Amino acid sequence: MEEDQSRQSRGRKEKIQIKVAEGDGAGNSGMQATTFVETTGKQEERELLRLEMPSWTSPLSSVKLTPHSHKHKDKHKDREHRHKEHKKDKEKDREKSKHSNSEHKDSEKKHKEKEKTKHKDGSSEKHKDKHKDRDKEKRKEEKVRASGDAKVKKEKENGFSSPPRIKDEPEDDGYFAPPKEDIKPLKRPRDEDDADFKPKKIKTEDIKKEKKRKLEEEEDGKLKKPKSKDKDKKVPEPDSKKKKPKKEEEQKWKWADLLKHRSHVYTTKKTSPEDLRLEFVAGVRWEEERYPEGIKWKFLEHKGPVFAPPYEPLPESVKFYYDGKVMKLSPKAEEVAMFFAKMLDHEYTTKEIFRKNFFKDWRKEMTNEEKNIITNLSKCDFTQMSQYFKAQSEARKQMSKEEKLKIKEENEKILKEYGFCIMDNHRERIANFKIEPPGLFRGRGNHPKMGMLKRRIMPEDIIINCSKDAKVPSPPPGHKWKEVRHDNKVTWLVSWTENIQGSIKYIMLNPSSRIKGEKDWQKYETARRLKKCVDKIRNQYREDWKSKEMKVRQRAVALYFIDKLSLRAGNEKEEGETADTVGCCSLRVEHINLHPELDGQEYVVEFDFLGKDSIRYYNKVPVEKRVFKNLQLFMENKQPEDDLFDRLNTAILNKHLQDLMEGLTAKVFRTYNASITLQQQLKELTAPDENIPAKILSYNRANRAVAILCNHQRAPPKTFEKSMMNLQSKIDAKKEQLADARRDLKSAKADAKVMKDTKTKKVVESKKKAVQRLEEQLMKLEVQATDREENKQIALGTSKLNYLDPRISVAWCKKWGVPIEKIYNKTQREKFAWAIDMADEDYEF
DNA sequence: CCAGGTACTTAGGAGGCTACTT
DNA sequence: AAGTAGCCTCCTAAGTACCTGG
Repeated sequence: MEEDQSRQSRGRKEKIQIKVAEGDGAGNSGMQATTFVETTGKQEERELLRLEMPSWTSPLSSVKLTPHSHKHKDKHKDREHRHKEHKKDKEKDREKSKHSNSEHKDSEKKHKEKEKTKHKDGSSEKHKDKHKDRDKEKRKEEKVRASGDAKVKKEKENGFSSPPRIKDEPEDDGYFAPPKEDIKPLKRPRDEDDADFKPKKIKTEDIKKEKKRKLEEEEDGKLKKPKSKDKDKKVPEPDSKKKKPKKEEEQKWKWADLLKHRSHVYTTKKTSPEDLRLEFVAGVRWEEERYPEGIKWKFLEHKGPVFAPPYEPLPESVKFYYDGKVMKLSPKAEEVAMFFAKMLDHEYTTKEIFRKNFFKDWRKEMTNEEKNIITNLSKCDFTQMSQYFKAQSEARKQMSKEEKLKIKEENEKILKEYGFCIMDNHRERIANFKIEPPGLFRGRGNHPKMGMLKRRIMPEDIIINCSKDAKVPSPPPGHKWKEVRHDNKVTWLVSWTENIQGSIKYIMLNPSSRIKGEKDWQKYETARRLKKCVDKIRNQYREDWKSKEMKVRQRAVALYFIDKLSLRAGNEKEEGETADTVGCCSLRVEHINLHPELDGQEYVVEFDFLGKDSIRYYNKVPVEKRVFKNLQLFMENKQPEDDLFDRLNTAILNKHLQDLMEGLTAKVFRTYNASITLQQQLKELTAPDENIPAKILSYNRANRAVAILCNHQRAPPKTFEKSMMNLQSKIDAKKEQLADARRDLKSAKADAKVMKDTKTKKVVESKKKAVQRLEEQLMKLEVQATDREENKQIALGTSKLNYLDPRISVAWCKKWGVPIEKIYNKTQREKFAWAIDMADEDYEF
């Protein structure tokens, strides 16, 4: 790894000098050249090979395993290290490149000077504006600082390791593009089926509204406050919930109808009079709810948020010591001290920035007297507080069943009361009705604000949003809301401004709600529309690589990355406010490395950067020659910390995309590529005659291909190795059993041959069955083992929840007779109710 | 065009819960 | 009955996108 990195850095410096031979015209099939054409079992392995990424080894080897209670801490630490290691390497790089400076301040200055001179002469016009430059300098400073305290700890990048079973596979380029359908066109005769769908508010909301609105109002009058008992009386409610008291909540919405009507597709397929009526009502209502421009609802009523429980002061017996002496803290100071004490086990309470931020904010909560005494965090002894906290959580675990049940019931009561709202005649679940409790902020990755005090939110901070004709929730006694507004152009019920970043937080509805589900559906419909014009768009950007305009070229190359690699858009971020992470448009020169030739492939771009949540993206990608040349051009005369696409940002890119297709933005490519990959992989991997567990494995593999594409990672479970071993021994045991059973069967058969009576025959039969059963069990275990092994460091959930058109999965389940519960758990089924309701087995994305 | 602000989606981790094992 | 593994839910941070007003 180390070696690799330094090679990179050397390589980088040389490469920057290379002049681009303009318009060589050799551009060719490109995409095709790098994507999968053959689709055999092998391919799955190649797919996985990408996991190889760099040759990381398991963090297990270096992190001491502590059972149970330390599990999470370690996990966390692991990410820390992933991050740190990454940074560190970069630092090393940079230092090398400027004759290594050990004094931070020094190097900082030099850096600045360098920057200045650079901008005065030469390429100045290439660089954006002062603002940006300023940012860069700041960034540099920060990095230099960071390099200072980067611990010299040998740890693996990302904590990822490659699955052993594919180690012997020939070294791939590590590149994984989603299988593009221009290579292997999907038979898609049904392209037309949702042709009418219009994604944009303007389009969806301007029809028939007047007439319908009148109707709605009538209904509204009756239904205004359909509180529980009231509710069931309303016959025309298309809401079937409550009517059938099944174990799972009956699907609340006639999704299929709703969405059908949303896209102006009317069917006449009606089964029973009941259905007919419902559909009619649904039709009216849904049309009706096609509110004018930007209107999200008509009626909204809720009970307001649930506030965090107040702080309970510590018992007298729990002492805090400063400089060895007992000290009684004021309640406010004590509360904040307790936040710190609770985190004592975490590595980051040892971090400079964390401690600094914490201490500064803590002092703000102290009385003057306390402030005078407590001047040094290192002299604070929180151990008793920490122990008290641990004892408490231990006690909580040890509670009797009754006590636990009581708590559960109380929670349910709160949920019942505050967890739901009424939006347009429906009782909808709220996602996060509890206000975030105070605590110490811990951003992800290397966050400059870690340790800051996240203050307690009071009713006076809260903005309530509801409809004018709704009952306004009452604030807690003795308090009032900051504001009550009636804005039906937004979906949130409650908002407040958080004090760390100054951003606004919202309380919104659960994914199962109409408002979220519909949006979700729209998202996939947009992606499906992209499918129809993606070829055109690809041709377009390939043309643009040749443009005379720098901006256009950059846009085209960035778009190529977004399309091919499903990178995120990469909005600009405010410097020093968040961890230094990037997406496509915000890539910097230091994040890529160009290899004219690498491992037998031409024009390889090596990506290495921290993306969202400071998750590392590392990938080596062969690109088309023209892209490569363009990149060289973009990097000319730039410093590592300069923007790669200095003429581009997400606004420009999205503006362009908007022109190419209505509703198209950068993130649609991620959705599109994810879903199309799933569909394709499912087609390839599903073997018709396999049993259900094997099918599920195939599904998971397809899902995994997507997760890899989207770079959805997780820290390998700390108990992974162990649980794997356990599973293996189970398999071994099963094998033995099976062998025994087979032997029994054999002898039974022999007996039967001799005896020829029914009794022995019966014995043979039962033995046969036993063997069969064991075979199945063994099979199941083996499948489980494979699945788990392959899944070690990949998080499937994120793509499943956010990127994969659920209708693909639903269709697949229907087609192969796999129960939907095997693919989606309860929450997921709720979220995807719309898809379950509307997709049939031949749904095509 | 840009900066600041707002709304909404996407993200990984922590901790709880449950089912299973011993 | 206690221990444990893995799944699930909750939590909230961190993105994207778009709007507005200068």
